[in-house]
Amino acid sequence: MAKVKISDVAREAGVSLGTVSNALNHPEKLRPETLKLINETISRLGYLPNQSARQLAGGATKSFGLVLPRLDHGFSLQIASGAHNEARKHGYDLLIANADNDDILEDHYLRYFMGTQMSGVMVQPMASPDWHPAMTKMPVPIVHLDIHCSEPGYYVAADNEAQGRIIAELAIARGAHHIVVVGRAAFMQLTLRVLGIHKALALHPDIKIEVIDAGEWNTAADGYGIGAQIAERPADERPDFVVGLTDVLASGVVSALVDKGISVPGQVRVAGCDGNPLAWSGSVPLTTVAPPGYEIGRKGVQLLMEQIENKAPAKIKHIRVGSAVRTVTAVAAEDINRQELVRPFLLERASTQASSQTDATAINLGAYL
Amino acid sequence: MAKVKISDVAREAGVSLGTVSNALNHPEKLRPETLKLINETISRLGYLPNQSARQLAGGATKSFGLVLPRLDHGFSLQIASGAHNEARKHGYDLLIANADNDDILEDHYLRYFMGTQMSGVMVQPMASPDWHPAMTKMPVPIVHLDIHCSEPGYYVAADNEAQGRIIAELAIARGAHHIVVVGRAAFMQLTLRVLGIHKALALHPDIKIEVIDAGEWNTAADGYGIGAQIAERPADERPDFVVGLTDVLASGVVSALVDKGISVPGQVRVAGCDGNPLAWSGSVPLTTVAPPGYEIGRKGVQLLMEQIENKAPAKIKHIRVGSAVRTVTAVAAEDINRQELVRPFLLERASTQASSQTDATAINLGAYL
DNA sequence: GCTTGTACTTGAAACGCATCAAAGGGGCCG
DNA sequence: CGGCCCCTTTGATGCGTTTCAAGTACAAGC
Repeated sequence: MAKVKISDVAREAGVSLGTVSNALNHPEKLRPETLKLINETISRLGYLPNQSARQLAGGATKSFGLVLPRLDHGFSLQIASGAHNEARKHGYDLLIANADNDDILEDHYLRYFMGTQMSGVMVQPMASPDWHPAMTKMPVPIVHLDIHCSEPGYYVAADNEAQGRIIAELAIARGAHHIVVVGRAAFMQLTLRVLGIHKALALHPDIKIEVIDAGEWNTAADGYGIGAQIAERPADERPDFVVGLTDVLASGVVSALVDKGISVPGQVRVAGCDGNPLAWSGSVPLTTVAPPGYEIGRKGVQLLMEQIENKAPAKIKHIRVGSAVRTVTAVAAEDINRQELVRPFLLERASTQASSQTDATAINLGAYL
Repeated sequence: MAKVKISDVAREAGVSLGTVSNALNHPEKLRPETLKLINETISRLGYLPNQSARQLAGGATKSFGLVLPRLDHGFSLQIASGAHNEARKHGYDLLIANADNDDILEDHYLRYFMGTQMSGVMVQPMASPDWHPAMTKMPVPIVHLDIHCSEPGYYVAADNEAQGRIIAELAIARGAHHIVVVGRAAFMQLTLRVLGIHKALALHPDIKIEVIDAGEWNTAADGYGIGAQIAERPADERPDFVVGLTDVLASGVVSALVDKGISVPGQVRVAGCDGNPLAWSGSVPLTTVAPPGYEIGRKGVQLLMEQIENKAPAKIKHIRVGSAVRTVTAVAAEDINRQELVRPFLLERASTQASSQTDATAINLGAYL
């Protein structure tokens, strides 16, 4: 099992070491018959180039690293899918690491990728990346996804404030008088959603708004608890519109309301954020504001490419992409899955319309349902 | 943006190059104050070890590569999840590459990982790995997942033949008289399922069996087409049990039957294979035979570890794990998702009972539903 | 004061490859 | 036949580490 190296191939083929190297990296420089001879020797000997050595000798390879917080979240997968396709389009490899919701691990993989002579690295960070000052003076281009970071950093993110605004406007359009926002704004993203809601409602002082903390983890159970509490209120104190800061929360709320005999959306409308089809387990159709993960992954790679090709800081350092309003049923959720995950280009086509370097817009994907 | 290297740290800290290296790799060899000094210098300078160089100089690093055909398939994610947890348990990193259903890309990433001085590589191959003879004499341990390969190779796979047997026995237990198997046996896995069905039914010559090809890609649409055809048959030529070789096919069949006014499971029972919750879009509860992806990923890493630690071919080279029979509804599918993907240890606990070095068993996860 | 031992530290060698200046070979022209 | 140029091949050099034999400093024991 002794590894065969380039010098073995050279000796065996009766050429020099540099020629074999050329056969691998600059085949056009070789005479066809030499190339053929070398290639045959390579496959006869089962030679595999040592990537570490070639990276060491030759500088960065054409590959990107992507650190995700989890793999089982549809949104992260959309990011991965978009990043993958865009990377391949430019001839780059994409390697993915699963940080498993663990700060330490996230940092670990990030450093790993940095040190592997990757051409660029992307993260969908769990916390704000500002905690680590070294991040900003990294030796390789790095782009943050789905999160806003301080000035020197690059990011591609959905405009969470706009999401809040969109959902508030939705509530207004549906004639809401009393809105309850459910969830703990544990992350920046959620805080911004709340902010967006407040800003949009500032113009409508007649609409009553309440924000209810849902417990540390924003679980479906937390949502259920609050839903139950809402259900038990006298009818005139009950909201007519509930916003879950995440779809998981919203789904909990819906379950509770339905269980307590309150009609959704008859008596109370419920909307969520995330566009997370897996959260919708009931048969009640629900509305969600969905950030375009595929597009975020794609733009992330584009940002990387720009830095690489121009050898200079890109002109555009921050990209905010719009979100889509969707009405989702349990059945339609499957369709979304197929369209976004199995055939992501469908989403791509739709959401590029909503992409913008400056601000977010809402588009309607209703045609898909 | 000039990268700071180990010699810079050494110079800056006033120690030698080897000492800095020791600080990184064998901290116990250093005097505490030296270690502290070096660590401070490292973070002051923002030094990041060059992974390529350390791999080159030091041999394999503690990391595994995993090549998956797609990321958006729940089963692959279960594999990734199981592999990740097991790898971390041993202190190894796991890097994932998405082959995007592309042979060439699969091969590409495989070679990439091989050449990166990974400690081991796993693949969930699209085709039988026998096509590439070089595979068998690879310089690093390699384990195939979810597929059987010829003698010299290592693999962990669900026993697909057993899956067929299980589903046939299910049909028998439900009193089936006429079974239709839907799908093109394009892959080894599917072929084995059909084989298992036939073997189980060999003991029941009174049961009529039909195998219907579903078109090249085994899509839901293919399933729908066949379902429609079945629906239009006169009642006495209609099967009372349909097996989809994949869940996607089965779901297509169900849609067609329901659309044509045939009751499922009243007039026709339908079962699938894969345990793929995303395929179940309807509200009709359906039965599927589910291979334990999480367990497969886990065992794959264990097989790798065994080869690494013993520095010799592992005693056990093939592991077949059992599958579970589940009854799935659209709502329950969500629960499965949560349990298997978000909290995979639940599945782990359940399926280890079914794991065996020798043959497959069926276990019932009904308690989860 | 000398020896022996212990606890750290040093720096040269090697890891496998890409690069590139230089050498080699062959054809063409004068 | 000599000179020139172009196409192809060569091999020494260095990439940033780890490793390890050799070195240093210091303490304890005699």
